[in-house]
Amino acid sequence: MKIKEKLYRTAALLFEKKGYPATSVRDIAEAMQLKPSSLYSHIRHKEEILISICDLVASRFERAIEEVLSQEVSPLEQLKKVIDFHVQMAFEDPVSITVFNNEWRHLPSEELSIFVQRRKEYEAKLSGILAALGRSHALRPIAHHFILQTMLSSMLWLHRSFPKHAEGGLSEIQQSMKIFILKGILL
Amino acid sequence: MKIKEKLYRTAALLFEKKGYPATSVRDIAEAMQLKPSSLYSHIRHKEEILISICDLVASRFERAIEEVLSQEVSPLEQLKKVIDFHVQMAFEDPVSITVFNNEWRHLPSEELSIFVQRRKEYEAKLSGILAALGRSHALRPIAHHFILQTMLSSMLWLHRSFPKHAEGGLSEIQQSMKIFILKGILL
DNA sequence: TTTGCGAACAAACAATCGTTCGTATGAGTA
DNA sequence: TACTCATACGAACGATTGTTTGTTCGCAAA
Repeated sequence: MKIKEKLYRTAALLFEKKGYPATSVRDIAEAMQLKPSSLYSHIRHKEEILISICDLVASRFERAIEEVLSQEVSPLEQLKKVIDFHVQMAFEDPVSITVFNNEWRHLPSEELSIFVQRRKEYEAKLSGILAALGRSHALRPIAHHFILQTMLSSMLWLHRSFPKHAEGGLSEIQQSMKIFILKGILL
Repeated sequence: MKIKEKLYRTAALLFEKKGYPATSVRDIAEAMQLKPSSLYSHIRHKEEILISICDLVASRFERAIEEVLSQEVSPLEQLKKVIDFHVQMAFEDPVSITVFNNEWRHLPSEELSIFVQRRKEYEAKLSGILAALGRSHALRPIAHHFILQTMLSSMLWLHRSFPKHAEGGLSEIQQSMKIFILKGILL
């Protein structure tokens, strides 16, 4: 049970550095001090590794937003919780998040379409929060889609260079991010 | 002279869709209705294509910020011009920008270090504008580096889905982006 | 001790990779 | 007409790709 997780973590590190297509099965094997053929005692295809990584990260995001939506607080509080969670994810597991964000297009076509669908649904739920905020006339008159994408995008740099600027700790970054985004979109 | 540009444009389209390592020379040749060996009448290596694309985009950004810095206007006005330019680039040539942003790490090591250096210098100049803004006490008390990265990152989604939301035209997006970023970072 | 099984291995597979070589074509110039 | 030169091509190269096969090792249960 332990070795499979080590395999995923090792592979994720390589995927992060060189990208999925440029990372060979032999690279992964070498990093684990194994011979290439030995990997196939634990996995069926190379693609399986990428699928697992993406699926795991996607599930975490889905669980998080589901929990936020289940809480009966104001849309503004919901949005704050979502931002906190995104920052926290980039803080706790930057490697997986990077792979998730950069390599998803290399999923095999069947899993790719499922993945795109799941992402759409996630964005739809986030969009629902923004819509509720808009109904209370708290939003600037900018297209919802613009706000959604810009908000998500503005947090995407974190996982690339987090450790360097985490001196202040997670909560400080969460605070800064909330200020930046909320001042940007709220009236 | 025309065919080389067509080659770069065709290759960039493939690099955008499948990524540089997953795009074979045979893919590029087929897309140009040529045989693989024929490409080598126009290029020396596959890497040369990526280098040219990245170099071209980098030069455009460098030229733009150089022009902004040469104008004697307030730091705030300079920052506005920079934002406008970034949006404009994503609007005019989303394909090249995507390749530039996603595939630079696959440059051969020598060109890679040059490229990283150029990017550092670009960010340093941008950071200079922010510092000037800070000296006039116009910035929120958030780390400059945080502001810089978040600002750049927030514009990075544009080139991925621009045409769909450009109904309002370039200037409307520029306007929205300026509002979002400036409200987010200014006091 | 015997049996069973997951884990690791060496060797090899067809397929695809980037690239080279020698050659053919065809348009423009002297 | 003869020559040049950029362009395109077929064929092939060694290297690397993901994966399969048959086998061996060591440990745990019976």
